[in-house]
Amino acid sequence: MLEDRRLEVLRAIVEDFVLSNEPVGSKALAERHNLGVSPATVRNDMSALEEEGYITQPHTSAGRIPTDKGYRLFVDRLSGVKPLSRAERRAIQSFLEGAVDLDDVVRRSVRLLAQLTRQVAVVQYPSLSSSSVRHIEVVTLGPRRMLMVMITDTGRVEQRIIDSLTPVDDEIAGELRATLNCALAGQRLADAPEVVATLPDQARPELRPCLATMTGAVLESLVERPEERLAMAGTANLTRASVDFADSLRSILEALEEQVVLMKLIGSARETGTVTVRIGRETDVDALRTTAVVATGYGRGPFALGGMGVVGPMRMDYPWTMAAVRAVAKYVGELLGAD
Amino acid sequence: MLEDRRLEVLRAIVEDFVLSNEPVGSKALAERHNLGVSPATVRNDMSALEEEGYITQPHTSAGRIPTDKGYRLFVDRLSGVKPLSRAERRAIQSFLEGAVDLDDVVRRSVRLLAQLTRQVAVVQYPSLSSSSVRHIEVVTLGPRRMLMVMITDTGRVEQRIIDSLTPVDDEIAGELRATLNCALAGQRLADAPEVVATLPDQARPELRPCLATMTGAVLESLVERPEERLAMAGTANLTRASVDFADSLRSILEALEEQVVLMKLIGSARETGTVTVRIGRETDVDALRTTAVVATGYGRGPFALGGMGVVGPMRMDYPWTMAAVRAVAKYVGELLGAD
DNA sequence: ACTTGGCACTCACTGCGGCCGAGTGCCAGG
DNA sequence: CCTGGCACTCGGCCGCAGTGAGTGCCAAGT
Repeated sequence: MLEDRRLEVLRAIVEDFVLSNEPVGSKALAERHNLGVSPATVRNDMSALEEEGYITQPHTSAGRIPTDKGYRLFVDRLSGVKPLSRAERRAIQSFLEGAVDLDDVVRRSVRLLAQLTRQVAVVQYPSLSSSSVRHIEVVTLGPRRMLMVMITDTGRVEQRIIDSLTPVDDEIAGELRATLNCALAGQRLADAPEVVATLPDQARPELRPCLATMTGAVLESLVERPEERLAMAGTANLTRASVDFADSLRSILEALEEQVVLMKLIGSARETGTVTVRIGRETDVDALRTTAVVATGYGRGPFALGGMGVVGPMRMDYPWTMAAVRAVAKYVGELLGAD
Repeated sequence: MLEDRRLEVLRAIVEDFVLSNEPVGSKALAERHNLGVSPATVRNDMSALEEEGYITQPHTSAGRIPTDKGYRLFVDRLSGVKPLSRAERRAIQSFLEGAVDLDDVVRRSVRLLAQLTRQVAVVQYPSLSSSSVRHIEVVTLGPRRMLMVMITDTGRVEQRIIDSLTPVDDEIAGELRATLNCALAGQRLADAPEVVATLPDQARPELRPCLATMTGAVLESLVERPEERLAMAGTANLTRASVDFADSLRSILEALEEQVVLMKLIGSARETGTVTVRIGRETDVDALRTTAVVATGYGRGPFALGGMGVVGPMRMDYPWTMAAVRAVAKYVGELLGAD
């Protein structure tokens, strides 16, 4: 009962602060939210909340603002996920459905997410290792040179030119193609290494060296690729977030240009299957200590194709942002999964 | 003589202002640069320069700052191109030469340019239309479905899946491949439309519908592609440029996310063969009216592969920036042209 | 015809003092 | 445990005067 009201006060503080970006005081709180108690009571609760580290005051005789810990409690226990309106869902769908290829899908989603949430949006390209092979093509380019093209079920196309030690002709290329397709079609790329490893041994002896080169190329170029690509949009939105950001803006932008950092941040949300929120120092990136990251994976089921999310100020409408990220991820997942 | 000194004064103002970012007064000018005249004389010159619109004062009783027109005169007549030091050239080379593929080259150059100039750097991917065809591959994916892969001499690979109206087999694919290669190999893509247009008529009748589909796809996907890709880096550098930027920062970032705008800006410099500078309103982009764009084309000779450049505050070290852009463009051009 | 030193003037910037008011903490009474 | 009252704090907002860099103009010098 007492605990309940305190949490209610915290929620009210977070909600008001997100709206106004100004420290919120006891009087305004008691008025705007019908808490049924007087400002004095609210003050006592606030005192307790501050004691526990959920809120703080920028200076004496100012209102309170939530701390990292306060936001954390808020997203964990005090906020649901605001459902999007029908119109919004429709807008997402119509914005995405005009996409013509994978690149287009990614670019559209990242822009959509940025516009929707008015934050910086980040979308990973579907990672190869969680895609499946749809088709592998092998063609000869010259007497000792071949081109391998791999098409995944997400529409991504990877190609690689391979120099063979032994001469190759169209017949051999066809045989390689058949072998590889037979072994790999439908397989997830993450599983490719094992499948592929045994291939040379099973093949006709005269094909072996060539096949070994080929499988080596497959592994090297498609599996062992630590840095995947990602798209970003809406950096202009960073300037929206109040002035105190101005100082750190530089370092935030710098951090966002570090692909590796972002990949880790977004990627870590990929596996969880839900929308995850990292607040302030939880990001483990010093430059982002004043920001929050809302991210999730997209793509069918347990094997997410990639991650997407937004980076914004801690002072953020979490329920809405989480809903938006989840919705976009869902549609993108369907779009890429269905195809 | 008199004219000469006035120009000298303008140069001094630009140089000092670029360094200090503060309105420069007559006294400091006469001292720091050995103009051999008294502050009073300098004042008269400044008065004249202001009359002619080359400089202006932010408020009465403050020093002068250059106008768009002043910067323009400066780059046109008063500044050479600062040669880079040996060490800097070496640094550029070593930074770029580790690149493994086209994507890597572009990403490395854009980062390099951003770090070097401490501005926002932009690099266009080599445009297809100014590349040449190295090889075209046609393979069947199904009874009515083919994959066309085109490799250009800049290492770019474009692929496209084509649904044929008539059944196709490997034999037909081979024939298509031979026809297309024969017609297009070595051709510049910009010339492709004409070359390709006559192909169906010359072919065997039963091949025609199929070939028509194929050539249609070639044209549609590879030539009529208004928006090419580009890479950007160093947006964090925008925050470096003084505080007055802060207000416009938002709109600048927004403008930079508009691919179309940027392509036009960078692309227009592509053809000229030299480094071009657009100052303030010359950019024709309202949001960029407080910035300057230094850009050039890269790639062999008259047919530039693409453009690259930097966007920064008007208050910029033009000689140095122009030198850096030119140097990076030269190395990238060699790197891609040689291959 | 330029250049120069002198001189009055302008005006952004800074620091100071005082007022205001939102907000707090504490306490005594319900 | 809640509430109204009360004294206190302190950041933000004037208004004010002083300062100094910089200008424009003019009369005198070369």
